[in-house]
Amino acid sequence: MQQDPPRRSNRERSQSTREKLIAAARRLFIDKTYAETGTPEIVAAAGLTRGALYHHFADKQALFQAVVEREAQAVAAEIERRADTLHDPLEALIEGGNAFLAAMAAPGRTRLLLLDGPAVLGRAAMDEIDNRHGNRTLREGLAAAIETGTIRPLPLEPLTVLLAAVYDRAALAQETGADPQDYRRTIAGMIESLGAAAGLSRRAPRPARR
Amino acid sequence: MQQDPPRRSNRERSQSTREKLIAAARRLFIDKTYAETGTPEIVAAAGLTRGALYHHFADKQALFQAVVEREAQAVAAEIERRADTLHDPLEALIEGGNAFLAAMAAPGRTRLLLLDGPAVLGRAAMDEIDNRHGNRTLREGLAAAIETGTIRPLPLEPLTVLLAAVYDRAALAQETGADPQDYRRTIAGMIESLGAAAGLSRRAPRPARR
DNA sequence: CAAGAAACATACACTCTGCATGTAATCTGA
DNA sequence: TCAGATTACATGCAGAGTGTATGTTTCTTG
Repeated sequence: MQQDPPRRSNRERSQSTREKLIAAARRLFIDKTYAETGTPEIVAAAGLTRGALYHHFADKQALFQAVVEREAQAVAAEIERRADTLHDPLEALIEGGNAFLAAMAAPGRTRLLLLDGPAVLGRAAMDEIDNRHGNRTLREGLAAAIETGTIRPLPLEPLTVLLAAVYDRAALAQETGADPQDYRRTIAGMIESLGAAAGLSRRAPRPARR
Repeated sequence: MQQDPPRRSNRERSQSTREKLIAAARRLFIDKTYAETGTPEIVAAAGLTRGALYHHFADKQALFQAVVEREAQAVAAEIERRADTLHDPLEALIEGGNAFLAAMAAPGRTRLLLLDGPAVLGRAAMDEIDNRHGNRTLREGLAAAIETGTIRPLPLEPLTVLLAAVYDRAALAQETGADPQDYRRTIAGMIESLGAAAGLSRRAPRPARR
């Protein structure tokens, strides 16, 4: 009547408990806030003790960082899944943005990546995470669009950061019940304006696509 | 050798201690973080006790909200001080934006208004504060620019929110050592693009001003 | 000036975090 | 294969912080 422990390797054990901790923490960090979630609650939900937590993570913040890192990676993966079949650079920008907004609609992602993340880990740490996962495709897309003269030539780094901020804000807005289409159209208008203005400093504006 | 208490009215007393609490809290919330600052530390810096704090404020968060509210008001005041002498709507937008960035350069403001504020009080509460103090001038400026055909007609509310996000992000960037001129020029380029694109859907683009 | 209220101080109960210590499971090498 | 070392985890403890209940002083009011 006593099932003995299934003799797992140490690597398996660690991997498994880390997984449980991250999963339990993620759910709680999403349901409540980072500040409102205590480590006793997390380990209880994971079926472990605080000893396990502090063995695998330096502190509560390190666990949070692991959760955030995963979430950023997941968002980036969802975007790149749709970003393959892309032709026109301007259309690629718009479509990539829509994919981002769709990915950020998953419950709790805005809280993790846009609210608690910057506050707890700091803007610098979030920038580092974003540059490692997300923003790269955006930056490359903008670079391509500038190269081909599709949009107005502006400093790449600021443009990337600022446009990312626009999308972040739209992700937050669409969570508070604002009309998503309204925001998507507005962003599209802003980007298309950058395209139309390219004609002023380079050549004639491209004809409308449809 | 004993100077007796100067017989102040109750309103004066309350006003005074509230002031002390907010000032002390502000400094600490700026030097460290909201989470890292304890109420014992705050009241010690203010020369009071925790009893006074919890008499005037519901909890630590309410004190923080008071600090944030003041800061938002201060930023709005600094902007409107420069926003009086404005003629051309597009120039008004650019100049107002520069005034915002200058105001946000005051140490700690980004942390209060852009990092801890949203995380602690929530996006909805920050929106409410922003709409009461800041964003109003931006929204009105954009409305005027759209009315006169200076910039492309886009949904006002989303455009206001997204442009505010752009400025917020620029304020954060200029704090991490990024070249401020680089960001200002990029934002100016984005807004001017909205202006140039206005000609596509309305009438001929306005001539350059200088 | 006495009764009440407001402003503040003190004391307490509770919770959380991080670490130190203890124990069981796994790994290593002779 | 087995004893020692190492890793994975549990338990216990000290410090600190939050919110509230209660006590004390100062002001207000009829």
